[in-house]
Amino acid sequence: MARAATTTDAFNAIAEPRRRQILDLLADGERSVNDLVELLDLAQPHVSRHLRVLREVGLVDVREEGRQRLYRLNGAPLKVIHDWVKTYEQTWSARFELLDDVLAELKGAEDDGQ
Amino acid sequence: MARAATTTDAFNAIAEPRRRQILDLLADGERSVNDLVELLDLAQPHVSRHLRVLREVGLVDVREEGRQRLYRLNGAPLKVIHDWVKTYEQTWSARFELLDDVLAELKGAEDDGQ
DNA sequence: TTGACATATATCAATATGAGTATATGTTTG
DNA sequence: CAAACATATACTCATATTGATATATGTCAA
Repeated sequence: MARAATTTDAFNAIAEPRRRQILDLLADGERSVNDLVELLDLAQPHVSRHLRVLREVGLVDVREEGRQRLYRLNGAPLKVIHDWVKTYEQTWSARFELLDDVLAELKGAEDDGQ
Repeated sequence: MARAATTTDAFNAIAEPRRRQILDLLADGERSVNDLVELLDLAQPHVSRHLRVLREVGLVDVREEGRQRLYRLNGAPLKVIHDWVKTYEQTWSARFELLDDVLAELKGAEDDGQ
């Protein structure tokens, strides 16, 4: 089997830095494809393709206006990622490091006592 | 160019569900490769390969003990992801939806006034 | 030392990617 | 209607992936 498609879920979709960049830009508000092309300095077909992936996982919505298509952010699918990563938050927090040290020290004292 | 290597960064590494599963298991504490093989019901070479990817992006550390290798979680590289996703937290919160409605209503009232 | 055990690496197949480029679809304007 | 514009799709290329399987490396035990 090959790697899972980028359109499988939000995890795969945002693994690509360009797509995160697009989401970051859309966070400031609706944008047309051409706007994004200029802001990203990327070929139009590439932008369209990235937008397609984002659309397929529900991270963006489109609205047609004349010959333009305006893309809008929809962060909802990111919640799953947020929830998963949040589980590990304590892992890198200074508070946790501190707790680790304290526990190690306590354990040391206990060992000494025996 | 092809898709970025899974070992490029944490974003790419955790796109694979098996690797997230491994991290979830390691969250409970150190595990040997064989432990993981049994818990994941996955072939040993596959587990070793996934662990290699996780090791390369710094998400796990190894410790040798006899013929076993004990893997330990290191959540630090997940902080980048957490920070990025956190930016979008308001996007899916009920509070934000509510604010959206209120703003739309205010705008409607304003338009009516003119 | 030989064999069992634990883990890592190599190879093959099937697949999807992302960039590049050309072109198709659809809309507006003159 | 034709031309310009905005966007999407199709195709090629080079590459890395995951699973399957075989095998290599390294450690312990009899």
